[in-house]
Amino acid sequence: MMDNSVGFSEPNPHSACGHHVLGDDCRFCSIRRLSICSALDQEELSFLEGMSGDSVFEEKSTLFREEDESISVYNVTSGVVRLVRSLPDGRRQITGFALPGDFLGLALQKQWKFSAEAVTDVKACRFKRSTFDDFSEQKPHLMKRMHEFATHELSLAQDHMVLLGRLTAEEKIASFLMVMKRRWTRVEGHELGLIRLPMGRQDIADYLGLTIETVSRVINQMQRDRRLVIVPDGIRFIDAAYFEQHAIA
Amino acid sequence: MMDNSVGFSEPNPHSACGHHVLGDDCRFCSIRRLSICSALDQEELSFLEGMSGDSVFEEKSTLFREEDESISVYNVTSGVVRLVRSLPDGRRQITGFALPGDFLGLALQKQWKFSAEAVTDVKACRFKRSTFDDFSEQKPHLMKRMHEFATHELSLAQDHMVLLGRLTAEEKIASFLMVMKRRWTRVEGHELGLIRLPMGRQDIADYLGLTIETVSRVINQMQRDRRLVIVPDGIRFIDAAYFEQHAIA
DNA sequence: GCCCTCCTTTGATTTGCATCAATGCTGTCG
DNA sequence: CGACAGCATTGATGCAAATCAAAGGAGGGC
Repeated sequence: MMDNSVGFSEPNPHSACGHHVLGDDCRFCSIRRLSICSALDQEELSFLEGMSGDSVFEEKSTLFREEDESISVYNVTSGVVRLVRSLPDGRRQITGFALPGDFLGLALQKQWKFSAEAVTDVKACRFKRSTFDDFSEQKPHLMKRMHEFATHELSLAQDHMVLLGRLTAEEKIASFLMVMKRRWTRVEGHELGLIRLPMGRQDIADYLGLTIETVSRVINQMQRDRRLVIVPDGIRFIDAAYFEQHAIA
Repeated sequence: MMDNSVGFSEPNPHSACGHHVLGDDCRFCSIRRLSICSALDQEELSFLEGMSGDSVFEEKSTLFREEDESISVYNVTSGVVRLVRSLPDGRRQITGFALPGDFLGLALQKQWKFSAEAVTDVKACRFKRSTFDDFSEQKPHLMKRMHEFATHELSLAQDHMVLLGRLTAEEKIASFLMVMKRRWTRVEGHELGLIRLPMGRQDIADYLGLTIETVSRVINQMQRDRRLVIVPDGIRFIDAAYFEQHAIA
């Protein structure tokens, strides 16, 4: 719908990295097509832009904590965020990684139910929750879009439950790599030879319900078996068919 | 808001079990307060009632399969439904149990993403998806209510991920029992000494990412340790403090 | 009542992943 | 450059839960 000319990955007039600098001009937002904003027309976009501001979070910083009140909601525009649930004794489960285009704040509640931590430097479009809620209350198609996002998340959550409850370590890793490949391809707009893994091994472990040692062992075994090569910032598939076969969902 | 006099659990004129017989009269629906319908006013309720029909599914029957088109959506009014994701090789993960008041069909998509199977005899209020979608499209507060349900589900899904990824067998069982206690109390409107477990051990295992043997062993060990007693159709806590302490989330 | 089926329990054994324990690698800062 | 910090890798060992294997109920049909 409407202006679809935003798919460029060349640098645009507004930023050096090829991604939009927010609070700036939604028309040049390279991840708009992926985001909740794609439900909006030009006028609504302008209005929303007026009430947005941009946030920058540096690597390892915290966007918000589980126990915090959710004063703002965010649209990630660049970088990667890990969504974390922690137990009192320090065990943690990463419930997801937010990539550009992902929205944080779907729940219409005052309190966050998870922490969000910047895995890399992160840019996000920020809205005051109360203003955003009022706006979505008046825009049924925005509410619908948020609902679609929520039910999509729910379906992903169910995939993840299958992974956590029923897959072996090898299947977990293979599935994770396939998912990351698919997601990056969608975000970048085209397939890269490389599968970016900006998160550390410990994060992968906490996402898959494994230990760091097991993640390391399995990935390195896959390399020894010539299924993939480990490269800086990620991995590269050698035997794509192997992953197609072992990844579930 | 509006009529809140529906909280009775005494038999009502419409059914012997104290639960509403559907397609009948929403005004007497004992689970309305728990369901999506609580967002509706009298007029909307009447309209919705006109487009609803009631379904009865007997124990072990299938409401719908993962691969089916979702022609109808359901509001469970009595009984328990298991929501299942299956792998090609037969492994399964139960992603949730639907109890009275729970809605099946939040996703605005044509295809189910999971199977639904009656654990007990089940009654449900059925709506034609297309009609229901049209209606919710025109009723922003119904859409909002569905969105609230979806984000609540999402939060429960995250709880479940922590459970599957990071808890021990003992913690999983303790958490499961606490959750069932809470949920039944909400549905029944008052606390029962008994915690109903209408699902079999295999279902509990597939919900918790364990084997049937482990579920059996842990529960029986808890009985030997005088934490609970196993009774027909469920269990009864002896040492409630133990469960408060070991259940997570 | 008795058999048959289905589900649950219990026991013996195995195993996949965790844990414990170094060692290696990379980047950075004095 | 060398030391240190912060991951990642690798190896040795342990253990929780899976698997394999029977044996118990409980309910239903004849």
